[in-house]
Amino acid sequence: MKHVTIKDVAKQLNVSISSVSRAFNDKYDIKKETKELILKTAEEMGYFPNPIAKKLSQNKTFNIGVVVPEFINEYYSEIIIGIQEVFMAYGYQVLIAQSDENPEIELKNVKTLIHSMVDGLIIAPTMESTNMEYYLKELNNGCPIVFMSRVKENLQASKVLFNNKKWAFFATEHLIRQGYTKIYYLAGSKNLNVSVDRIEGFKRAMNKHKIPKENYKILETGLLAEDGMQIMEDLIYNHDLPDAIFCFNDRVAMGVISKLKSNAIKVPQDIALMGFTETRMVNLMTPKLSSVKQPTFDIGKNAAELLFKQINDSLMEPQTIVLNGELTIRESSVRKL
Amino acid sequence: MKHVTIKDVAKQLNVSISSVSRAFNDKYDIKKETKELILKTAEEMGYFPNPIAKKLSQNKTFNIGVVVPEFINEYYSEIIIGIQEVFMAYGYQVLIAQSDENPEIELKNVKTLIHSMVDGLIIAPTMESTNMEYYLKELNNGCPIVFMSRVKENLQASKVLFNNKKWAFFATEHLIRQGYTKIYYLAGSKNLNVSVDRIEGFKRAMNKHKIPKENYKILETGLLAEDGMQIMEDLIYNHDLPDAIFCFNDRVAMGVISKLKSNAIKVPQDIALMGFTETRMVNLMTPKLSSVKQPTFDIGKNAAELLFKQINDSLMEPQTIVLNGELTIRESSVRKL
DNA sequence: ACCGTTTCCGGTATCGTTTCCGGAAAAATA
DNA sequence: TATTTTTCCGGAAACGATACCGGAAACGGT
Repeated sequence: MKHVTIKDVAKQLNVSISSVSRAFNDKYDIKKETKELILKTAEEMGYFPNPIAKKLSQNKTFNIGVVVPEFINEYYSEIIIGIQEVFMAYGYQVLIAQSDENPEIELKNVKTLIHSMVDGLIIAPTMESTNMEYYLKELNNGCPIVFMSRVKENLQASKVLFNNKKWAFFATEHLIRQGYTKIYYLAGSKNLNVSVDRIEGFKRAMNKHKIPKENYKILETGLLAEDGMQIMEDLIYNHDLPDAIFCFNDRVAMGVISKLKSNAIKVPQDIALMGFTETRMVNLMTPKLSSVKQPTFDIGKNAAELLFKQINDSLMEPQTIVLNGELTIRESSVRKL
Repeated sequence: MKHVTIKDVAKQLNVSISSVSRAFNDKYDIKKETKELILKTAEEMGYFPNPIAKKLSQNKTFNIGVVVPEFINEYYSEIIIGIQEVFMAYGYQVLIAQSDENPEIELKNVKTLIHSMVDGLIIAPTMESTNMEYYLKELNNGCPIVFMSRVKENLQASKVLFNNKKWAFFATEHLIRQGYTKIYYLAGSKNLNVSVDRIEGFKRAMNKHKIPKENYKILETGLLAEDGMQIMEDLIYNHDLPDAIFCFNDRVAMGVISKLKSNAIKVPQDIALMGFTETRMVNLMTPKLSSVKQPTFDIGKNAAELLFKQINDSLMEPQTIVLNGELTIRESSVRKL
């Protein structure tokens, strides 16, 4: 597959390389007719500017890198789609890498992407604190980076966050208002900032409504359905059951539901349930799961726009965007009389 | 962020550019000590070869493109991970594009990727037949392409397929052997080859076991949970219920389960259920869903290896790999006495 | 008729590599 | 010692584009 080059077009028309280049870059310094002629014959010859050469001569790759912890679940997939939408419109390619929730792979991914000369990076770290120093070093070195999701609010960098505190608070308060008084929170992993924030929101709701300490528990779990099943097994075994459970995410909630069902414990009659980071399955479960929806597309879009700005203005001040969600009440958390 | 170039390293050591290049490319024509010296000082100076320049001079991008219908569901996500694993090891970047199940976007994606000079493509078409002529033209033009999943077996190109006929047959036969005699198949969309193949497998099982035609139905549906719900609603409304349902995929099955539950129809006591293209949720559903697991990682890996071969051997004969799956029987399809 | 602008275009350097070619030095052979 | 072979290295030409510079027309105003 021999590619037609700018030279071939120039030779064909007996014009200079420069003219062909100018015709394609839509600049001044070229007569309308020649430009059209050039574009027409180029089209006929099947010529298009070689992006690699363009990248080299302009010292830009028009690539940006995205590093996410995983994209098996819809959450990051949707974020990626949001990012792609924005950057494709700007003529950029988006390189995606997934870290498999492993900070070492994450660091390797970032290094690979930087070595492959991306013009900028969007990173959703697996956990904060592990690789942050390295990323901030690169950032200060002039490599544009935008962070998403799992980073602290006081991080000196541009970032897009979800207001976990607030929405965990709302979700918890909803349970309280339904009349549940013994509420457990399955809190994910304490290594995650989002976890800490949601715990904070949970506690705040408890305090506001003056629920005594002995009436609630915060239990560390993982992020997976299996983790939800595991902890429910323990609780059932210990006869330590609340009347409502707030889960770190929908996957954990699914694990909980499954375990409860197999023990003939009814949701929400015996135990109410609330998820988080809504998935598309909430309506397919029985009972339908109440949950907090995160604006995944918007997280992606905002991160992309932020990065684009940063690429084109190296002096830009770090900017933080905090997005809100949506609490949808479904069957799993509604008190049945 | 000024990059160190090969020239800087050469000047520093008073050697030629060529020598530095040779040191990095591990070729002959260079003394061991000089090579080591060069590599050492390059390391110290923070030099690494500019990939863009390398691409230009070698006329290779070391990028491959992957086009999938979507990656919201685990199926293609897992395939992509398989592809990435292989190609990252070979030092390639993987560019991912998703077509949103839309043939026009798909064509646009492919064109964009070809224009961005990928060394090869892996395509999982949204439906066959729409854009195939274009892809085959590019293939014959010398652009290495491997197809996945939704293409016909007689397509003149390298491809990785799942044996839909066989596994649909097994799944159906299992239902028959459980003693179900009135079995409906919710068949996905007839525009999809996989659909046609699975129908074939379904029919074959019916014929083998001499189930009379009036005892089974093949109903066209979509690919989504909503489609499953819709069709169940119709069937329930028309009092046209079988004693077992085989679903095109797990999502449709989830829709079916959900609709059945809300109508107090029990699975599997009243109606048994079988899914396909197993998702990670099968064990979280009640009842646990029987399904056929596709070897997603292997599909990805095989496609990648096939493409890699094709890239490095332009004369390679088109090769077809047909993979097998795994039928796991769970609660939803086991006859309760 | 002269000159200054504008408009358009070609030549050339540059981006950072790889690769080919040829030559010098070192080693092997006669 | 003379000659051949091998080993190693530098120079220069690609790769395909863009950016800058300056020159040649064309044009209009005095």
